[in-house]
Amino acid sequence: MKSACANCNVHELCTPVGATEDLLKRLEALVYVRKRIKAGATLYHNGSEFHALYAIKSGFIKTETLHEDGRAQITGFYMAGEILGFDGIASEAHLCTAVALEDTEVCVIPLDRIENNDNGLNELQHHFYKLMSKEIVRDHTIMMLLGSMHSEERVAAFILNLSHRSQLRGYAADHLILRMKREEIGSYLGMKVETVSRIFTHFQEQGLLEVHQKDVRILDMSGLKKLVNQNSSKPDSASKHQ
Amino acid sequence: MKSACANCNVHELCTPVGATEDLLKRLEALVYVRKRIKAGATLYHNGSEFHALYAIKSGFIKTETLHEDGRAQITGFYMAGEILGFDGIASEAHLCTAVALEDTEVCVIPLDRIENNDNGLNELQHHFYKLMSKEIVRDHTIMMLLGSMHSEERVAAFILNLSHRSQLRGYAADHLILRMKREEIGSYLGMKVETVSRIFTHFQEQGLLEVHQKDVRILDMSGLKKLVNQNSSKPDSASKHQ
DNA sequence: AATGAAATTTGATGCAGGTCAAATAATACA
DNA sequence: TGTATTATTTGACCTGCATCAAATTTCATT
Repeated sequence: MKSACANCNVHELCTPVGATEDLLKRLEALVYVRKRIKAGATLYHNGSEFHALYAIKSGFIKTETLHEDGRAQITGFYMAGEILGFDGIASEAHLCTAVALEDTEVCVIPLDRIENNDNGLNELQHHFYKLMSKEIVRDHTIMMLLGSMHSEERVAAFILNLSHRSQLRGYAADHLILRMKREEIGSYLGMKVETVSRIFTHFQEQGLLEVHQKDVRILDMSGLKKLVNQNSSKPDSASKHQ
Repeated sequence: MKSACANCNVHELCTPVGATEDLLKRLEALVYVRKRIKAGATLYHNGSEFHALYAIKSGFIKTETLHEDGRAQITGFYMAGEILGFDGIASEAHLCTAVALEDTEVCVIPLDRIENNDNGLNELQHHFYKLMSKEIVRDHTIMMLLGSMHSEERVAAFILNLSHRSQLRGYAADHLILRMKREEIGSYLGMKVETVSRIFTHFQEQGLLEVHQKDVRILDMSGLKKLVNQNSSKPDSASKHQ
């Protein structure tokens, strides 16, 4: 109950721009419910009623959308310090399923309380606009990735993204523990497991990564970055013929 | 100046859930600036400072993100009645470029005025949360499309989506005027112009569409829908082996 | 530690869709 | 009204990644 947002690691929520002592105190009053999700369990289901947003205190969650015919697409991976559930606001029902990939603890954020600004949480509202905007930007990045990059570039971008995010959380930038399996990486990046696997192998041969199952060490950060930015263009892409 | 939101066709903005006469009046007080963008001109640029959201009164706009190396990805097409610009909130700068594909008129919506709820626009705030959420959902749909559908399915889904949206605006569901060129469709759907062209031809041969340049008539709606939902699965996709 | 199931890797092969090239519209402009 | 420019279509060919299959490795359960 006494959660003290002030020293919580959930950056996106509890370390907003100019989070004053005061703001954090009022925030605590709103966000006091926690929830634990065991590895493999779901936080919310596709179609289930929207109640709240969730800030991950610890753990790791994937969200996936289902297509009528059974096809699934992973739309996001969320790590400690990130907030998920925004997709549910529009229709008051979640349009994807959130599954914990390891034991996870979340803070429950009832959106209506944030919106109901009798409580002087005006700044917080703007903060939530920003969070949603950020999610939109992230999705556009994935669209770019899926729409106009080769598999190797996608995987490189994926690794760099995870590295960046865990660095933000105070972890080493060059060491990752992948919480998802190869198949899930594939779903997220729009390619088959076999391709993901081959690319990891290839990156190892090139000395870009050192991979031991889920343990990945980045040996050549700039090499990976070069891979992502080099235009060996794929589909469309108004790649200016300089 | 006197725009009368009450009889404006911008559904997303001016016909919110329980838009009372009163609410609309207050809305008008906030949204009074209009802007005209000539075909081919840009509404905002990648990197330009974020000032406002834009509701399209008439016309058509594409948004595209740029990758360092020059590759571009179209992230959205917006028609009359839709709102764009949400991507700019997070970093206070737009992360994509919005280009009018025909002469377009937009209403300028300064977000800070919406947020500043001294003006009793509380309901409106929730409405904006919903709009952003909807954009997120839409992006997830595109991710699904890019990540796990074949080209023909993508094009079919694209046509159906346009049809649906123009129907919402009171136009016939089976007749479309494409405002974008084939290459732009390709960019959006992650495929090359040639492929888009071939698919249009193929759909015509199958009697699904009748295409005369930008004029598209849908001859077999259910045929198109079947195409989208039939799982001839592509990459990943936990397509249950029943 | 042994057994079975799930995940990952590796190899061989095929095809959807990309690439290159050239023909044909459509559109813009003088 | 003709000419240049840009967009679209069509064909021939090739490649990146999917598919299929089978070997390994890892993980869970007893």
